[in-house]
Amino acid sequence: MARSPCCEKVGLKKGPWTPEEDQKLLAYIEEHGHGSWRALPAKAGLQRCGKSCRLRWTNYLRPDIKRGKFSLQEEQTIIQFHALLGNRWSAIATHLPKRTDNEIKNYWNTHLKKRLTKMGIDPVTHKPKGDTLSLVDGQSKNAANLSHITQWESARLEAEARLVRESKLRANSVQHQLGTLASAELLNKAAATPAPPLCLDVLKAWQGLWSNPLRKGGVITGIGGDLESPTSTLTTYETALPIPTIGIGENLSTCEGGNVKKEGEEDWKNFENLTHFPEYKERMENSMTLITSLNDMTFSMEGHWTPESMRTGNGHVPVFNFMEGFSDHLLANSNNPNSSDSDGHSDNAGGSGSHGDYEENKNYWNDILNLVNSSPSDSPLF
DNA sequence: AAGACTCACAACCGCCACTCC
DNA sequence: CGGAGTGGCGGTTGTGAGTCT
Repeated sequence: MARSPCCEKVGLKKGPWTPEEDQKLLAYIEEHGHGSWRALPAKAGLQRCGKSCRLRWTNYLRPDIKRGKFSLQEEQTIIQFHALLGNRWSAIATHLPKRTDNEIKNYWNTHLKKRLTKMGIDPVTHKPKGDTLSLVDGQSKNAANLSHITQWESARLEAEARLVRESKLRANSVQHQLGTLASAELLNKAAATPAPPLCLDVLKAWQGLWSNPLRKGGVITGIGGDLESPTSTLTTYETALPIPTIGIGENLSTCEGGNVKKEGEEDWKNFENLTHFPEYKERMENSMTLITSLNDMTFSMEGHWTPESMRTGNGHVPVFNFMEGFSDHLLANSNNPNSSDSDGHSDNAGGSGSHGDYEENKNYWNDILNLVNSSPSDSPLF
């Protein structure tokens, strides 16, 4: 479709804004509101296109934006939400009060991306570099699209909804299975056996959905299911997800600058607040228990999650593998500003990830869940 | 001291989705 | 229903400041 440009290109000023222009724009918007951005420049006496005015306002002049150095917590929030959302800067920005998407994007590109790279972590996949996957067919980027945490997040959400729907039918069953899964012995058995062990209906749902978040309804087939290649887009799942709008965050603490707890166990207490939806709460507890169990199983199950299975999306998705190393590095570095690139050097530069600090892995996992759960209910995430 | 280089950030561009007519 | 207008988003570029040689 042929489109007219948003504004006449001829005669319009480009480049950096002058204080005078800022003042004009500010004064006009304060008095009249921005109204139509297209019409604004003429009314405000600016030789700029409306788009430029809008950008200047939203990224710089708006009174409710914070400027200056990002705090450590903000950095952590960005990294963790980037792991969840990818380059969806506007969505990430909603979790960082007073920060603009442009600012976050710039900060990511100029600071955080480099820092992760130095730490030996692929900033695209959030996986340790040198990961087997990265070495196969040079498809790490494609794999990133396939396996991005976006899918993980959508899977989480859809699994939650599914859990609610199924709760009445399967409450007893799940309760029994959870008890079974809690057994370390069976966990080991599960790890040693490719065939789905006990209680894997939810587990499979998790894995399968994570691999194919766009599947709507129906029974989760999990391993071996018909998994298309999801192409890393939240736009799609946002509209497809049958998530009840109960807004977990409404009853939980707000993000508050990305405050991240480090005590994993405490995170479960948040679900105590879901008093209006006891079944939902119960299911969330169950699923979270499973997640923790899965997390613990990560290393022993690695052998079954091959790069091939990753690419083909056959259900064996190393959901937790990517956390390995990343969480360790991230937490170690984020808790130690001196090791960040603020001094230009990372102590962990070039590392390929530590080998199995379960607790930190769990903490990282909880951090992300905590962030998600504490997100505003009107977040575009949901 | 000056040119080359790097870095950080503001701003631009093109595309897309939504809304209105 | 389809086209036009508009705003929003993410990728990319431009530019100025700082650092290095």
